[in-house]
Amino acid sequence: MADRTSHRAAPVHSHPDEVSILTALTALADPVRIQLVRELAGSAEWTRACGSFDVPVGKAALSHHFGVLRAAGLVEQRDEGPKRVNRLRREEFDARFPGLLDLVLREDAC
Amino acid sequence: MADRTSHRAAPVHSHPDEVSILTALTALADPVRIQLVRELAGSAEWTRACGSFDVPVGKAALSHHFGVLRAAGLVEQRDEGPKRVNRLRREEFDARFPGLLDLVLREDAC
DNA sequence: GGGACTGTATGGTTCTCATCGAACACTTCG
DNA sequence: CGAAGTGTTCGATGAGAACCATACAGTCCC
Repeated sequence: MADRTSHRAAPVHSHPDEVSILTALTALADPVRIQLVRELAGSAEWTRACGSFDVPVGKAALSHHFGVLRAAGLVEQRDEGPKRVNRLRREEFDARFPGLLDLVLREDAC
Repeated sequence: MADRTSHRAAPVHSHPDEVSILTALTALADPVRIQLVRELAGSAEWTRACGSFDVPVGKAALSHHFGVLRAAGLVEQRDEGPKRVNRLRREEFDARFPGLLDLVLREDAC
């Protein structure tokens, strides 16, 4: 088999098209994940590593939350050296669930 | 004190305007409540009593789910004789969270 | 009044989910 | 190689949600 640059297991992704509305709503019905999505929306793509978010949880819980966001088709991840950088799947997710992401991003309060 | 026609405690409602996005998403992130909202959307207003829904839970749990929907500003209830009839707050909820209700109602699968 | 019907409240069980600490894997750099 | 940095996995814990069975409170009709 072909050798790759990284020997690390690639993160498992779901495309928004294969995601149910229930999964999408469940993923967004959490204050920590809402904050992650919002911060991600305010940054350029592929610029934020997982550990760079200002959330009041340890890194184990943080890793779990990113797993949920990936499974819901909300976030895409790529390994860049020792870091894992993120990208919000705005267009794809909006095509599948029009307006949902806008709603979460538009709100000020929680 | 003034006597009223009903001696039953009126149900506690929340208007969608006082509801946070987190509360709204949490209320909709449940298969039973999604089904309730969908059935309600397919019926005329004030025609469905709480017990008339085809959901696989007992009436105690059902009462709880309607409480959550009321608190999220999704459902309005009124006493009509021994029954408590429901109405989906489509316009009000849509004004507060544009597109969210449409999304839940548009989907076929869960 | 008495009985049937509808929904709520209470108490208790079960289950899921968010969280943490610790151990582990991989990358980079000295 | 060894140390530092980043993120995942595992096991355990705690909080909250969903659920049921039962008891209770109104309403309607005979």
